[in-house]
Amino acid sequence: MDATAFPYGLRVLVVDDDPTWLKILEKMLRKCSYEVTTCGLARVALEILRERRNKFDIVISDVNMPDMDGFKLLEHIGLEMDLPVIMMSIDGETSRVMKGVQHGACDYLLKPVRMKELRNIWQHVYRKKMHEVKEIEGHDNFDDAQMLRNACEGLEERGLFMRADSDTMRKRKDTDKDHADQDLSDGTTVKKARVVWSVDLHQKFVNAVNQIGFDKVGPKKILDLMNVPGLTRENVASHLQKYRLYLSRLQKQNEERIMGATRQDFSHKGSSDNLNLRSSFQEQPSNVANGYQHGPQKVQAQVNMLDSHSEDMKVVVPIQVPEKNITPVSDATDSQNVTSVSPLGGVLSFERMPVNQDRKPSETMILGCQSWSGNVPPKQFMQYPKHNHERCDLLGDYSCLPKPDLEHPIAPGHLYTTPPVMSMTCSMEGGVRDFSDVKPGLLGCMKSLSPALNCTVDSVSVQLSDSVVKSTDGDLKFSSVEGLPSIKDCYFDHTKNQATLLTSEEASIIGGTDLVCLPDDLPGYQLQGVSLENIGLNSIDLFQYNDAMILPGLQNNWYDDLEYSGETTDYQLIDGCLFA
DNA sequence: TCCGGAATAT
DNA sequence: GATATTCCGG
Repeated sequence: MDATAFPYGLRVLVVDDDPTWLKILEKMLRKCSYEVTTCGLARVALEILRERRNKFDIVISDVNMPDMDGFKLLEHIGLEMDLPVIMMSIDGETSRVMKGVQHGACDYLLKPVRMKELRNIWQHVYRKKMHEVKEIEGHDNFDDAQMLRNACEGLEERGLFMRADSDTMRKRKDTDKDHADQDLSDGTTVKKARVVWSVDLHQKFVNAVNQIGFDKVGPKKILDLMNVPGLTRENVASHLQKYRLYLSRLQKQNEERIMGATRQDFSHKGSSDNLNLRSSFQEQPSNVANGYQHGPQKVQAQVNMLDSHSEDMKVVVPIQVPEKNITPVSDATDSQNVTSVSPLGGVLSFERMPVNQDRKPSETMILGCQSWSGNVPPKQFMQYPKHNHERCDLLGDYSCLPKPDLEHPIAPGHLYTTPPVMSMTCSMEGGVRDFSDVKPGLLGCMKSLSPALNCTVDSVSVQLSDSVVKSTDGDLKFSSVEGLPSIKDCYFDHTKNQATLLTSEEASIIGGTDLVCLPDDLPGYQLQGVSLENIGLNSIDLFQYNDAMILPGLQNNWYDDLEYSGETTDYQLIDGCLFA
């Protein structure tokens, strides 16, 4: 049986003077997951429709009404509201059927009405809308056409049309014939509408989960909170099951990762505009790591995270960067962008003039600090079912970040929190050969960013030569009470003459907050190899992020709306961490 | 009755 | 294979 084309929530007005039929129809329609309003009189129906304009999608009316000829009603509805109307009667006299169709009925049903027929009525609504779109497009009125198309999309977003492409419609028609004798009006063999968890629907789900609290959620509670007509507890339970499975899978992957490799190899592209790297994040049920079991501390953290909305992420991120500390030192970065701390990651950027340029005897170094993207509107991610690829917005340089689930394990027992974003740019005109020059400035910059972060730069010693830039032991290492990261990996983009040093830190870096539990021993990552085999080294970007960074962004972004930058690689990058 | 996990269906 | 529904025991 094909149950691929079921909408729910279709708003149906049923008009029949026979209360028995009215009851039966109502029941059947509700089984189709429609919203049903019943009415025993044609005139009353007309009044209802006039009063509640745009509150109905379709009307089903009996032909024989005592107070008004059903055809008359049909005409009125057609003229005034332009709604699709289905006529029905107990007899199938051809002339009556013809009359109904001539008067504009989109369908004519014979009583007893079959479940199958009722289940298909949404197609009339859909077709009508599509027809209107086409008609207007034909008249070159693009604005109107777009409006209507949007209206159709609106219907889809409401979840009304789950899989309503023409193929499935055709498919349905075929199978309708095959199964015409099943699904009689008693509804005994009726299968439930197959709910497709649209973005909207999932958003509601997530909101409900967040509202309840992840440790207390149950399908029933979620269902109540979601308040979606037609949706059943089973639907929600199923979705919750999947959601949990997804999260635990994520956790497992991350646990495996943290056990294993320290060496990580990220691909990085477009690093030149990495300062425009934007984050996508949203409030998350942040308890993957501990399998939904929370200690008191963690529960609190979770609550905080769950309660926070993307716009309010600063609440969760205790580090505040005083702008006054940033502006004066920054010459090389756009201090206009300095707004507040975003819960993403950080960029350290060392810029150096091309070596083939004339070197001045007195080399200057400009150290800039930049906090990052606090004003970037949060985006949501979604992975829409493959058959319906939505645009995903992997903003700018998201690709330079590691795959969250694969490359960046979450420490078990640690909550995902969102790290501050810091960007530091050191411009070294001429031939700065020793990064130790950077050290004091860098440290100062770090401290100015946040006194809470007690960071030191143990050693910075990246030696540059005209042909090869190699790291020596120790290299760049930040050690911090709070777990400021040290360099973890390096990537060099030949095309851009840029090197990226990736650092990692524990999720709990957030700067002395109670929201997170700090691990007893923070693993200090050492720079594992900097080999910048390019003469024209322009900049070294140090990406500071923490393990939690991606996951809060992506994991809850699960399904959420994600715009797509258009590059498959980007999409795939996040795909792995989406709910799939 | 509700829930979660497993089995089953699409 | 992914995802939704249904079944069933706790």
